[in-house]
Amino acid sequence: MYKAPKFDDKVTEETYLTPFEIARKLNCWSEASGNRFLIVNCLRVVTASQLQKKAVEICLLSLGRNSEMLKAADDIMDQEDSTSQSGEMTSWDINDIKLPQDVKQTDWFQEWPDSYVKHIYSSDDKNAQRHLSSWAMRNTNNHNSRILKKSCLGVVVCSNDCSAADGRKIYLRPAICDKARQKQQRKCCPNCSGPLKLISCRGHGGYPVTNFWRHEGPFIFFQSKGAHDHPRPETKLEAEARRSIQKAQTAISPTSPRLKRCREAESLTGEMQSQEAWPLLLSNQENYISPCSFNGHLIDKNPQEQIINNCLSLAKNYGFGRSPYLTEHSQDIGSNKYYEKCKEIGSREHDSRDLSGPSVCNMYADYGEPQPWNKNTTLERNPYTDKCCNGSTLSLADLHCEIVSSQNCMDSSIQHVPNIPPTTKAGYHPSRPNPGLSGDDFYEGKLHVNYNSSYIPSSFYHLSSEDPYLIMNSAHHHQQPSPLTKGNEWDFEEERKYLDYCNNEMIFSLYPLR
DNA sequence: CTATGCGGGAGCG
DNA sequence: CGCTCCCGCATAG
Ligand SMILES: [Zn+2]
Ligand SMILES: [Zn+2]
Repeated sequence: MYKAPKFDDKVTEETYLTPFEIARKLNCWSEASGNRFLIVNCLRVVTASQLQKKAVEICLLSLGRNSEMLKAADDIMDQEDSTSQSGEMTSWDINDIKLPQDVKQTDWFQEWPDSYVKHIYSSDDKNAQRHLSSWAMRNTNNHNSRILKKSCLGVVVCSNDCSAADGRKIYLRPAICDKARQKQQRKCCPNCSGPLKLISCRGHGGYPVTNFWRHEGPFIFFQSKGAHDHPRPETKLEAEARRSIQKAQTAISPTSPRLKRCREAESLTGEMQSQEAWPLLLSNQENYISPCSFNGHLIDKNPQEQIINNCLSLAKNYGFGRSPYLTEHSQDIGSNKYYEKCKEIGSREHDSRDLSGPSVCNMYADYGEPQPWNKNTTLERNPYTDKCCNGSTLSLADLHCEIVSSQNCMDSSIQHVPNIPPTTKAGYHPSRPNPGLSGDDFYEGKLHVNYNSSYIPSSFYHLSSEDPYLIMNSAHHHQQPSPLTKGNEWDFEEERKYLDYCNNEMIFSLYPLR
């Protein structure tokens, strides 16, 4: 079963590790996820608490080796240094009576915030406005209307621990609504029809990881407590897409309620196997990591064409979807009342039950006491890395992004999509995107007329992430030879060149060894 | 129906 | 007190 890795306390931000040292440190995580990874290149290491996550996420940064990508990595470094130097930026706590007013730069929305991180988003960021996360977070009552608290529901797995044909595990997104979650647990595994099981999150002292949101002036402050000790669930969009597919399928072939429950789930799996590209039911980690998906092939040839081809075949089979969020909101920057703010912007709210971890973010909070981990957010504050780390795995969305862009749709949220390598530097600017554009529309699953006059969701995280790596990475999900492998052989010479070339860059690459 | 939020209130150390 | 957790209520999509 999944087991969270433990790292030496010695690993600090100043620690530099060799690729093999990192590989060793990642070992437990790698095994747990069912794959083995080798870090190809790591010239700079992050903090211990970030190592696990970053090593995985940062692999997305280094998916390319061309000069453009390295340049981007350069910029990341620069940005990182500047943020880390202004230590003040992370000196706040969500409970502070006064939060920083002089925020020089806000963060890009984080889809998978983990460990003890903080972010300052612009109040124009729609994802932040809606307190979204790809973790299954539910509202929890902290008796404090100024600080919204959410706690993690964990992940739904197959109790048979079955694997799909390609070896990936089933990681479903727990329904946020209590009632829906109970119902969900009565359903069958989409892969083997076995019973499903909810793995609860115990990442925060045995309690679920908690997230806190606080609207303050032109900013939205975010703070996370605890490190998830379970695999990532489907993203919200993946889950929604799956649901709508199920709905459509059951409409086509109605059966008895009981059979239907299983058939609903199975239907997708069948598709998945034949299609070989449908990631929705699969582990995010696997997709996420499959940096394999980044290979010279994809880059050197015509990535767009491939992506679009994938898209088209997906669209044929799943030529529909739905629009999770369509509303646009502007926000009054003057007010600082979280409660009223949310009502003003009309952020949809509901959740259900409560469940949370130890914290002081409630009405009894003792404002102003600093937390020991306050110093540990250097990397997290970097828009570059943020963007790069956004890219989980929503391939359907990604693919569709490509389709849309190729069709020159004039959707604001599409503006940045064309950053497919080779690309210009334009998409890498660290400052926030224009309000209302790109970055704010991650979750704006606007509908676009697609080929075959069908609909599939578009404009997801990656639209605004402006990250070509991510887009490329999502183009396919199968493990393929990495740029540094020849067949199954590791190309050390190539690696050495690479290492030399990227000297002093913060670049990691993970490649499955299989 | 499900996702989100709100907030009363029980229970625990 | 400080906090977690359960429950019902309400709203939006
Ligand atoms: Zn199963
Ligand atoms: Zn969790």
